[in-house]
Amino acid sequence: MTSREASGQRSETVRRANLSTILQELHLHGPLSRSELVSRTGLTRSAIRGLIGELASGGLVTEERSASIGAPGRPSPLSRPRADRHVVLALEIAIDSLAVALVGLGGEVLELQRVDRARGHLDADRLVDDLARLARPLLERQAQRAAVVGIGLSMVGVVRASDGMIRVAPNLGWRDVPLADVVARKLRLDVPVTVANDGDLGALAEHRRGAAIGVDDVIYVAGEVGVGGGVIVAGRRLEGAGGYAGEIGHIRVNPSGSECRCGARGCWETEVGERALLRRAGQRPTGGRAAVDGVFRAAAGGSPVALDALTATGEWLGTGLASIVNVFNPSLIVLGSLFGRMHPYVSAQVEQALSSGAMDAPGEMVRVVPAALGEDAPLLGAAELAFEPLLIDPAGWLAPRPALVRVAGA
Amino acid sequence: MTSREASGQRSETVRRANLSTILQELHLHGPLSRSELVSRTGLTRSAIRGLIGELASGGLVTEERSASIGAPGRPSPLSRPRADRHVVLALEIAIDSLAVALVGLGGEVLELQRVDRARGHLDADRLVDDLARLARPLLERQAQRAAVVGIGLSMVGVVRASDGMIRVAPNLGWRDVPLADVVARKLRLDVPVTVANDGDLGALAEHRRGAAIGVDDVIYVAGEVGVGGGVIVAGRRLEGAGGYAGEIGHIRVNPSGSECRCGARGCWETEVGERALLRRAGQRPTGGRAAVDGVFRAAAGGSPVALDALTATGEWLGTGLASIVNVFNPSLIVLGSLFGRMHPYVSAQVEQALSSGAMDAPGEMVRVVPAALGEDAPLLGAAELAFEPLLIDPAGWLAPRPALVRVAGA
DNA sequence: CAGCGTTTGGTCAAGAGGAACACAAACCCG
DNA sequence: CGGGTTTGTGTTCCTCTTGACCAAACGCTG
Repeated sequence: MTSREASGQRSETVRRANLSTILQELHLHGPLSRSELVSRTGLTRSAIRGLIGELASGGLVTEERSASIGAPGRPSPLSRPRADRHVVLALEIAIDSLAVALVGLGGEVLELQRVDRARGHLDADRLVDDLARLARPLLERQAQRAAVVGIGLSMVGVVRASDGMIRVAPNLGWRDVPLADVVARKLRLDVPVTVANDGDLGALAEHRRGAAIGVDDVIYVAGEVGVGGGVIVAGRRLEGAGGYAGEIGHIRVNPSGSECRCGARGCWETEVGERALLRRAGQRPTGGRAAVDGVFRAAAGGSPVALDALTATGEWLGTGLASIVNVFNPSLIVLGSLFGRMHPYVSAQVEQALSSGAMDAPGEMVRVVPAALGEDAPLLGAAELAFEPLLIDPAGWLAPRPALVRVAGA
Repeated sequence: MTSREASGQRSETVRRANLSTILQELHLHGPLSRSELVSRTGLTRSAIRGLIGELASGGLVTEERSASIGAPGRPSPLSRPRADRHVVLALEIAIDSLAVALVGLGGEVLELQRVDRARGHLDADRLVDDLARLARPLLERQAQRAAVVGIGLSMVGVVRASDGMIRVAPNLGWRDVPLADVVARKLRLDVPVTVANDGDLGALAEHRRGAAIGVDDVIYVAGEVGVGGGVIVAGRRLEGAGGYAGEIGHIRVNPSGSECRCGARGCWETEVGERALLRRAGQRPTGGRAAVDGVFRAAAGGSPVALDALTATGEWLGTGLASIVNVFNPSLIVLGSLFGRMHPYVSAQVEQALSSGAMDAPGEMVRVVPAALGEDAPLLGAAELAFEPLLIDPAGWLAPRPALVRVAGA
């Protein structure tokens, strides 16, 4: 029961909902036979037939002879989402890199390009120009045959969901930058531009395509300098009232801790972020990715300082996770980016901190795993975000209804 | 988009969904005219007519002549949920009291009784016997004409949602008590028994009937000795994988803090709970409700010790809330029970801590208000919980379909 | 107080969409 | 090669909502 949109089901909505259900199944689970769709959706064969037919004639799916061997009975044709006709442009502004990708319906990554960028403050116009330069050739190669249905952008920063305004991005020195508008202006594709936080999108991607497939209550924790995250609640992204939810790097775990870039004192980020790790390892906190890799190499080589630094960081990681477990009662915690790489060294500390710091009931049922998608998770999440309108209402992207000609009087 | 239950819309579901929508509107917003329902649901007058008619003939709503004066046009009849035909039994095991209530459809509290109980450990069988003794006369008075559709129970403790098992209840010394089963066995009503945590139910009640009506992203914080809470995300209760979500009293805010009853160190509860307040006020921490009232009286009388204790507690309250705001980005925080009474004394500290401790973007958009329902909030939430099945599928409670007799061949 | 405009209810035919059923097709297996 | 099984195809039926038309009930106005 929800209080929002207590809207009635009109007869026209039914078909939309069913088209959406089927397209989502295909987009998420890949090619499925018609009979699999029947059992997954609970609809009848007749209904599936009609709906698949509509999706096929609209260019969203193809049907092909099934290659199923060994199954008795008449083979069921395989429905496959068409990655070549409807694509999204996914963009990412990360701390060390920029990335663009074209992703087809069904999640197939058609092209992906990532370039390093130096850390530091940079103008939004310049960054988006760089992204546009990267995206242009991809679009030109694909745009002949495929329709771009949307642009999704993953951003390291606090993003207002309603209009894609970057409220603050400490890594870039931004405050109140209307990033979605900038992208729309520079890319001139005349499709919706949706911007979201990289942590939220990483969570979305891991939930759809990564380590958290099929799990409905998930916490994703990632970060380099800043610690971000995303939360999946009952299978849905936790957005909050303004889209700012999921800033789990800024729970306050240590009132006597150091000042955080957000202005508060003792945020979790100050204890588990890249700088904390480097500081504990005796490195310059601003050493960046190269220095962090050095710590991992040293730890792999048995360096006590590096190992101690990782252990201490792991303990703080577990402490914060314990709070999060008590609040959300997730069944899965996915550790991404820095924490994913850290996982082999700190899993014992994390488990220990969870069992001592979280309450028994929620603590017993949570698993902690490293992310499956690596550094591309936010980019893939941006693609998923951009596909959302198409998946929610495929009818809008179908060719005009094929006017079922009937013989008059028949 | 959700991953769970990607189930197709069957033509029979439509009517169920629409009946549910209308009944929910009536249950939540009270009597509505048919034309108001038209505009709220987006359904047509014809559809509303049919649906209301079905609900009326099933005894769930009544239609009466509208008393609307001054409106032009034909008056629209008022549909009113019938509180006298379908009721739920709400039960509450609180730290200082037991309560029972009969609540009718639409949320009307028909009868409510609360009795004090001494704090301390007590057997589940004994407590439920007490509840049953309280409930018996209420049931006997109402049961002649009304059908009891469910039993909801609010419990101070960690509750497994699936089966109403109390995993732990420090106030009562319980571990793994199958409370729902005990209630079902003792009350013998042969209706579903649903048990949930008092904080979660307080949140539900404030969202439906209290300070958070119409707000979709809400944090409810309440507690006496233990600090609990409940979260409303996008208009829905946050449950988590096992139903344990919302234990916000056990976020860890102070690694050098004192040991919490949950076994961890430095939980928020140890800094903002009743015992912390009493300790700071120079009282015996186990003084209970009477001692707390004493502190409030002293503060009202200007006692510096009491005021300082409240100020310090308020600062910790705000610190924890800042973390929660960063994680959830709610638009409203509702302070219940102890914190509701504390609110006048600590609102300045809370605001201060929120503006310094929470990030700007989510911090700007959150309001903090005291609860509207007082100590009965969890009890009323239990009633709402028990109504849930009826509201989700009213068809099950309607009289058997009136078998639309058609003249054969017509 | 009668007439008018307005709003809403009542009724019924039409349309849309899924369900149910019977039949045909395509595969496996012996 | 024939039986069994599974699934697609096509038709009919049923349910539910819509839309249109008319009637009813109210306020307003002269």
